[in-house]
Amino acid sequence: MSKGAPKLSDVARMAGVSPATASRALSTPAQVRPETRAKVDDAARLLGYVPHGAARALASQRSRTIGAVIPTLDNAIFANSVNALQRSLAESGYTLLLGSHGYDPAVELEVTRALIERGVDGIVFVGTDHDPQLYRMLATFRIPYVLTWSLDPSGHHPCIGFNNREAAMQVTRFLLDLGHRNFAVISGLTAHNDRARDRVAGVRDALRARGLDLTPQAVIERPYSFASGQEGMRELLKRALRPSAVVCINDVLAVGAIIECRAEGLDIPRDVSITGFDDMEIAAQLAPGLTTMRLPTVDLGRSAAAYLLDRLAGREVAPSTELPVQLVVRGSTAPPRSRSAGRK
Amino acid sequence: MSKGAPKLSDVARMAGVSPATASRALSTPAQVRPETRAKVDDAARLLGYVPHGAARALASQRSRTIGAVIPTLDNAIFANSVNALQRSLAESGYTLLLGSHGYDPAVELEVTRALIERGVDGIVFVGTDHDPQLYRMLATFRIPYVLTWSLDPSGHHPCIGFNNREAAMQVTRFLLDLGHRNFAVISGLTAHNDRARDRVAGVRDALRARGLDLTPQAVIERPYSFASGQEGMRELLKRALRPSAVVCINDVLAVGAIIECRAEGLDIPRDVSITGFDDMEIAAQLAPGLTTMRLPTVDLGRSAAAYLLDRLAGREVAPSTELPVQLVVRGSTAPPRSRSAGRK
DNA sequence: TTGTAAGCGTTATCAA
DNA sequence: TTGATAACGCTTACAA
Repeated sequence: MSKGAPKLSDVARMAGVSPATASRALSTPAQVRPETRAKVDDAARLLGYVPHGAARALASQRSRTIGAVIPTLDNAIFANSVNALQRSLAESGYTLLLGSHGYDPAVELEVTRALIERGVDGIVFVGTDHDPQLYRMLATFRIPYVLTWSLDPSGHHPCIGFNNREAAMQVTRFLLDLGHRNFAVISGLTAHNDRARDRVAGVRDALRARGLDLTPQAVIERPYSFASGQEGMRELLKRALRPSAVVCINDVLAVGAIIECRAEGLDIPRDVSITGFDDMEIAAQLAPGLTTMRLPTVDLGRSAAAYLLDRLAGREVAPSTELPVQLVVRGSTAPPRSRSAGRK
Repeated sequence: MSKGAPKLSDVARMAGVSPATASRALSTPAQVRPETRAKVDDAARLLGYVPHGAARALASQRSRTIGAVIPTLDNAIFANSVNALQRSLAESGYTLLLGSHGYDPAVELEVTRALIERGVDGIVFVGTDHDPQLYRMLATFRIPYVLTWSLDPSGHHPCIGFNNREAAMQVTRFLLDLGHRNFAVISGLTAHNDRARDRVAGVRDALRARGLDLTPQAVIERPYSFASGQEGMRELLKRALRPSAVVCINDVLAVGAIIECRAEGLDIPRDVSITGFDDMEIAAQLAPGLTTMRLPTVDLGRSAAAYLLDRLAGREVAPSTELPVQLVVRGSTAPPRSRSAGRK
C-alpha cells in the first residue's frame, strides 16, 4: 500500500526492467520482446498504473487531446455532431476538450487560447466567421485545425461542411416550382454566424434568379428557439400580405412557426407552407411532417475527427470537403390554388 | 521571429528577470514588485506568450481542467446542463474535458480512466449507477468528484440532484387526484440508468399508496427518442384496456406519444392524458401543452461546477444537495367522465 | 532488444 | 523581492 498514484518507475521496478523499457512496452509494444512486454503489462495492471498525461505531453509534445470550439451546446444540432466527434476521437484514444462561446468572438478567442494552453493537438471550429487574431494564434502555435459546417470561400482554411447557400437555394427552388411567389424567411441571428447568413442569401439569390425580391422586412431574425419561431410567425401573420411560403433557417424555428400556425387555426399548407433546415428528429415525426434539408451532422463530427487525426499522423488529407445535403420532402407544401388567396 | 511558441524563459529574458520571477509575476502577481510585474506582463504580451499547460500541470500537480462523464449529448437535456457546466467552469479559468459512454458501464470506466490520465482535477458524473471499480479508481487517484441528477441513497458519494422517485410520485398523485385510475408508463431504458428506474418506481409507489397496481405490462421501455414515444404509445393503444393516463419518464418520449395520439385522431386529454418529465423547451410550446416536471438543469451544471471548485479550493462543501423540482401543469389532463370510457 | 541519461517547460524550495 | 536549482513523470536519442 504505497501512497499516491503508481508511476512508470514503479511499474519498471516491479517488472524488473528500466523505465525506458517500461515506457516502450506500454507505448510502442512492437519495440519490445513479448516476454518483457508481458512482464510490464502485468506489473502495470497489478499496480493499476495510469500514465501521467501531463508528463507524457511534456516529453512527447503531444497531448492526445483535441479541442472543439462551438457556439453552444443548447442547439441540439451541435450537440449531435459534438457527440459524434467525441465518440470518433475516443475510438482513437483521443479526448475532447470542449469550449463554447455563445456567438461572442471575444469569448471564442479566449476559449481557444485556453485550449491551446491545455496543449490540444488540434482544434475543430464551427463556421468561417472568426477573429483574424484567432488564425494568427493557430499559426503561431502551429495547431492543426478544421472549420466545420461551412465551406471557406477564401480557400485559406481547411474545412468540412455544407454549401449552406446552395442548400437554401435548393429549398427555395422547390417552393418556387410548386408555385409559391410570396416568401418570407425566419432566420437565426446572423451576426457572427455565416451559416445563417449564407442560408438567407441562398433564399434571396434563388428568388432573384426568378425575378423575385426578398425584402429586408420579409426576413425575421431571432435567436434559435421554438419560441422565436412562434414569435416570428406571429409577426408575419400580422402583415397585410401574408407570405404563402415561410423558409425557416433551422428546424427549431420551423417547429415554432408550425406551432404558432396551429394555435391560430391556420391550415398547413393550405394557408401557409413552412420549411425547415437540419432534419432534426422531431421534423420527421411532426404531422403533417416538415420539409427540410437533411445535413449529415454525425458524418460531420466523424469527418472532422478523421481529418485532424490524419493530419496528426502525417497522412494525406483533402484541404476541403463538401458534405452532401438532401432535401427531404414531407407533407404537402403546395401553395394555395388562387393567386389572391395569400391576402388576408 | 524566433521559431516555435515562446516560453517562459523567453519572457524572462525579454523582461530582464529570472524565469522564476517571470513565473511568479504571471501566476502570483502579489509576490512581485509592481515594476517587475509590469515588465514581465509587457514581455508576455509582446511575445504572445501562452503558458504550457502540461509543464505547468506537471510542476504544480493541477491541470485546471474538470472532466464530465455523461451518457450522451444526444439528449438535449444533458447537452443543456453540460453547457451550463462548461460556462461556469470557464468563468473560473477551468476547462471541461468531455467523455460520453452511451450507457455502457465498461465504456464509462474507460472514459474515466482517460480523463484521469489527462490529469483532470475533478470529475462530474451522471447518476449513481457506476461500476465499483470506478469508485476505486477515483479513490486511488484521490480525484474529487460529484454525482449529478440523482441523490445517492447510500450517502457514500457527494451528489447534486433531484429526488426522481418523489418527483414521479408527485406527477402520479396529480393524475390520481384528477380521477385517473388506469395508468401506463413509457420509460427510457432502465439498465444502468437509475433516473429512469427511480421515476418508474415513483409511479408504482404512488399508485400502490392508493391501492392501484402498475403491472409490468403497463411499463414500456424504449431508448429515448421521439420515435420511441410514438412506438410506445402505438403499443399501448393496441391493448384492450386503453390507459387513461400515460406517464412518460421524459419529455422527448411524451412528445412522441402525443404525436402518435394525434396521428390516430385521439383527443388529448379526452381519450388519453399524457405527462412528461424535464420541461424541455418544446413542452411549453406544444398545443395543448404538456404537463411535466421542471428540472433546474442549468442550476445543476452550475452547482456541480461550484461544488468541485469549492473542494479544489479547500472550501467547505455540503456533501449532498437536493435541487427542487416543480410540477408544471399545462393543458387539461382530466380523465374521461365515465369510468368505462377507457374501453375500446 | 534494452539501458542510460538528457531533456520537455513549469513551479516550488531555499538562499541570498 | 528575487534568483539558482531541483523536482514533476515521462519519452527518446544514443549507446550498449
